[in-house]
Amino acid sequence: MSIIKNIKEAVVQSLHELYEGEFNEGNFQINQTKPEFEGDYTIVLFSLVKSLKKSPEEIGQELGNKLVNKYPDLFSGFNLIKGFLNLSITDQYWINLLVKNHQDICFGKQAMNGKKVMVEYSSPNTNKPLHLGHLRNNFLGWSVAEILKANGFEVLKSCIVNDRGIHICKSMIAWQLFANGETPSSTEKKGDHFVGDYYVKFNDEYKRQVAELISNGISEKEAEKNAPIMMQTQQMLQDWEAGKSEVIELWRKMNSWVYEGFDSTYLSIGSDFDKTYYESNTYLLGKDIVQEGLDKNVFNRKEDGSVWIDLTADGLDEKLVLRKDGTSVYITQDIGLAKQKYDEYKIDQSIYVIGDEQNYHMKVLKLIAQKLQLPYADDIYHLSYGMVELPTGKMKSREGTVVDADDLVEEMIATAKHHTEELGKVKDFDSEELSQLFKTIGLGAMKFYLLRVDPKKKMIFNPEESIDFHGFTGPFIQYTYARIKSILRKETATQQSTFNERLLPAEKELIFNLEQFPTVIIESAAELNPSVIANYLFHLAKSYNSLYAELSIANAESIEKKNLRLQISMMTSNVLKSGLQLLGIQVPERM
RNA sequence: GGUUCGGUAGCUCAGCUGGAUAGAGCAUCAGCCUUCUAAGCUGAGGGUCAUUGGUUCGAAUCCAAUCCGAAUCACCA
Repeated sequence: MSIIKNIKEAVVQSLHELYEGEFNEGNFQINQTKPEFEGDYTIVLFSLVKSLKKSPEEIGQELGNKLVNKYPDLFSGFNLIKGFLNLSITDQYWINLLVKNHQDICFGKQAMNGKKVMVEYSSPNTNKPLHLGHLRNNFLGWSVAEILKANGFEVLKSCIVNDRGIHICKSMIAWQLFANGETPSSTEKKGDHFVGDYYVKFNDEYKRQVAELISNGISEKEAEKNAPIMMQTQQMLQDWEAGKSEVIELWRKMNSWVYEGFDSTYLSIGSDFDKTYYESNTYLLGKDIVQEGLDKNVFNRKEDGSVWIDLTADGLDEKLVLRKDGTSVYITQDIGLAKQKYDEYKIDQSIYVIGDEQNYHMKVLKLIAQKLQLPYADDIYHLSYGMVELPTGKMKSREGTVVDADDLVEEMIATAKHHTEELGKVKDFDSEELSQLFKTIGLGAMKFYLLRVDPKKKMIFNPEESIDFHGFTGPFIQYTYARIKSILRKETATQQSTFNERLLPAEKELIFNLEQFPTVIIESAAELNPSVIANYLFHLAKSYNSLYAELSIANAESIEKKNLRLQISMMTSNVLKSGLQLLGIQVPERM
C-alpha cells in the first residue's frame, strides 16, 4: 500500500475519533510538503473548516496530535503553518520500505488481473517508408502495452497494415512508368524507400500534368481529375479489386519489397506485434453489420442504394457506411475489424493508437458500435496523440518534407558513437559491445525524446537541433544507472535490516522518490501516458546524482551508512531499469 | 461556419481532480574532477501562466467571453 493511502486512512480514522460526522478521503487534500517547510506530506485543512466549524489552526493541532500519538510508527511529528498540516514520516518507515524492497526487481508491478487488452499501433501504409510520426506512434504503442502488462493486464499488440488502396496504386503506376524494371536489389536501396521514391515520383508527374492541362485552358478541378496518370491509377485500383492478375502480381511484388524494409526498421527500433492484420483481408468486412444496422433501424438506405447513419443528434454529421455500388467504406471496415478482434480474442478492451487527426473518425466508430449495441462498443478506446511537426509545419510524405525513421535512427546511433568516443570511457569494449552500446544510447535518447511529452499534445521537432544527450534525456538516466552499477560491481550490500543513524536529507529524498514508483506505474496506465514514467525517472535519477555528488557510498562514514546507501543504490538501479524498460529503453552496464 | 483540441521562461516541455514564493531541461553566466564514471553536481539571471471578466478563504488549474493557432466536418484511407 502506498504511503499516501496509509496517511489518508490514518487521517480519516483520526477524524472519526475526533469529531462527529462522516469523513472520507475526499474531504481533504494531501500534497508533498514544499521543500522550504519541514515535513514530508501535507494535509490541506481548509476544506474541513466549514463542516467542522473550527479554525484551521484548531483542526491542525488536534489532528496533528492525534496522528502522532495514534500512529507513532508512521508519523514522527508535525508542524502547522496557516491551514497546512505538515507531517513528518518516521525514518523507520522509510528504512523498512528500503530493506523490504531494495532487491526486488519486480518492485512496482501489479499481479495479473485477468483482463485482456489489445493495443493496435503502428499501422503503416505500404507506399512509403516510416517517418518520425510513425516512430512516435510505435514507441507510444509499445510502451503503453508494456505499462499495461506491468499493471496486470494480458496484452496483445496488433497492427493493421494498410496494404491496398489508391495510395499503393500511385507508387505502382509510377514504377511502371519510370522504373525501367529497377528493383531494390538492382539499385541497392531499402525496399520501403525504393517504393516511397516512386510515390514521390507519382506526385511530381501528377503535378506536372495538371499544370500542363491548366496551361491548355482546362480548369484546375478538371485537370486534377483528368490528368492521365491519375486516371491510370484509378483504373489500376479497379483492376486490383477485380483481381486482374498482372496488377495483383505487381502489387504483391512491391508490397514484399516494402515489408522487407519495414521488418528491418521494426527490428532496429524494437517494435513487434502479436497479430498483424492486412487491409487486403479486412476491407470487405463489415457488410453483414450494415444489414444488421438496417434491421435495427440504426442505418437507413437512400434511393440510390447507399446506406447512411444519421449522427446529427449526437452533434456529428450524417455518415455514409455503404457506397451505392455496395462496397464498404473505411468506417465500415473498421467496425468489421473491431468485431473480428473481439470475436477472435475475447478482449476486454481495444486500444487504438492513432493520431488526433482521426479523432472525429474514431468518435464515429465508437458511436456507431454503441448504436448497434455491439457488446464491445464501450471498450473501444482511441489513444489519440498529437502530430510531430517541423518548425516549418506539418511533414508531408508526398512533398518529401519528412524526417525519415531510418535516417534518424542512424543519426542517433552515430551521435551516440561520437559522444562516447569523445569521452573515452569504454576503450576496452570490443566492437560488438561498442555497437550494442551506441545503439542502446542512441535509441534511448530518441525514444525518451518522443515519450517524455504528453501523448495528447502535438510536438515540434527541429532537425537543426539534434536530440540532446544531456539533461532531461534518456542517456542521462542510462548514465545514472551505469554509475550505480559501477559501484555495485565493486561493493555488495550486506543484509543489514536495522539502521540506527538518522537518515540524511539526500538519503530520505531517494527513498521518498522510490516509494512512489508503484503509484507512478498505476497512474501512467490510468492515463495511458508514458510521459508520467519518463518524468518520474528523470526526477529519480536527478536525486540520485545529487546524493552521489554529496555523499560517499563506498567510503561512507560508517559501515551502517555504507550499507544503507548501497541498498538505496541497488533499489534505484532496479527502478531505473524497470522504468526505462516500460518505455522500451535498455540500460547499459557501463557507458 | 459547426465540432474538438491547444496557447506557461529566448527554445522544448512539466504542473491543470483548485492550495504555500509557478517548475525542469536546453541556451546564457559563475563555480566544482589528487576521493565511488563530469553524459555529472552547485548556484545566478530569465515569467502579465494569450486577454478580460466571474466563482472561491485561495485560480496557471474551474466557468464565460474574446484573440491567436491547429485538427476535422469526402461515395479518400
